[in-house]
Amino acid sequence: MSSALPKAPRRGLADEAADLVRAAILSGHFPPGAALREVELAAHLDVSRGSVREGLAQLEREGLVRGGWHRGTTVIDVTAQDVEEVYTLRAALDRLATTTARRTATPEQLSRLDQLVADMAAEIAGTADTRRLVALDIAFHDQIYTAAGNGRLTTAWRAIRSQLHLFQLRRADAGYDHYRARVVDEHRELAALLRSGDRRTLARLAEEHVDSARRSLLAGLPD
Amino acid sequence: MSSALPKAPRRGLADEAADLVRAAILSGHFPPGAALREVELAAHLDVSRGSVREGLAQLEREGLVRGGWHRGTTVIDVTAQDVEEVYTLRAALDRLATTTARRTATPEQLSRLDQLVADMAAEIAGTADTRRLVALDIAFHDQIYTAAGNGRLTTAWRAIRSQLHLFQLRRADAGYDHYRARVVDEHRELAALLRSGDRRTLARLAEEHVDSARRSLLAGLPD
DNA sequence: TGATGTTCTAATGTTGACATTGAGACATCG
DNA sequence: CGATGTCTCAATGTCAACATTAGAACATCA
Repeated sequence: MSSALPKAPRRGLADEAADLVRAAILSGHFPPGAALREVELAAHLDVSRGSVREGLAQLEREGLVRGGWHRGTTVIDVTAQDVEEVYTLRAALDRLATTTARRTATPEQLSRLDQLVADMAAEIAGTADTRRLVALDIAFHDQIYTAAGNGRLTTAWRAIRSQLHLFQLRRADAGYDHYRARVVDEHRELAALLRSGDRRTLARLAEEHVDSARRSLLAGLPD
Repeated sequence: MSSALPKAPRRGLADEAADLVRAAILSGHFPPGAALREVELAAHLDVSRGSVREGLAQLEREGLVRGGWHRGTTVIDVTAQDVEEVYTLRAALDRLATTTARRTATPEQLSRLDQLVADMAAEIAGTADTRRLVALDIAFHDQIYTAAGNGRLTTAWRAIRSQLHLFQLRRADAGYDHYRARVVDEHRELAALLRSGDRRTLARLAEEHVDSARRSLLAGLPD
């Protein structure tokens, strides 16, 4: 159905622990600034501290948590500078990803982008579940990075992806009208230009897409 | 002398193990494709397997080694695609780093760039130790990323820095004339434009600087 | 009283032992 | 003889006990 047996890679407990903790952070169970104690998590997840430790190291690579020598691990908090840094870097990465994908994307991959835009539109027209809308937004960009086919670029994207997810969800708590009003159109335009746009126009749009998101987010933040 | 006690952070054994293994890889002790066995390293470094394991995970973040479920860790190979990926991403990162540093760099940081260029020139005129020349090249770009002051951007740079180091050293074994002929001038021009260039010219030069390196490296590689 | 030194403790850092697995050697069958 | 199944073992994955440390509570002294 979904895909022709790409692989069914058995992963370790560390990966699963990382997935669980990441989900808990994104769901709000661990708010920004919360301390993540290894013993506590190990007991709750029913794995050893070593595995939890390895999983937390993974989340640190993703920038979702911060840790220090003998000082434990805590969820990052969302300062204006953090937002500035992540969105600035993301603009540069997206610029490269979109211009690359413009050359390398297969028809199937482009169709998948259209499908995701359609899903967004349906979500807006329907229940408008903000969490799902944000997930679709990120999935859209995941697909672009996949289509670009540059492993290192995808790794760099993964290193800010979770932070981005956290930022967008955080904003969801405080009014999301502007986002909802533009998210479908902006992504539809991106998908269209990936098919038929010239490189420079696409590069500019990709940067503006991110810049608009950054300004919109910062406007509601300076707390 | 050096700096006014910024900090003397005690690090863990894992970090030291990572440093040692990284140095061993870059020195050629572990050639591309070599297997890094945890027990072996643990015995040789006189630390536990756990610490070695954590250190190897760190090197994996840097892209210097690859690992899989129950399949051990090996030094990455240097294929044409690897070079293509790393240099393409680096061009995008450097573009952002230089244009940002143009706004944020302090006079002291700019002076340090000049100093590094002078060191390169001295090295060329003198013994022309290739390893040291490559180290200066990378230190130059380290300084630019530091001056840009974007933590996430610096993290993304670190994720390809060691690979880049490995690539450049690998090429050093097979003729380095073109590199030696241009490295000083190119970096001097970059330093100059960081002081007085306009944004667009600087962005273009930063990309060309990397693109030139990539082509030069790929030319001598397809083995 | 405020600054400095000390003690205590909860949490992380580190380790060696045990469990599991992947890949090749070997045997078996068509 | 080639393909397939089984076995073996070295290497990794996991775990629980022990060692170390950062920070806070407390005591001490000018």
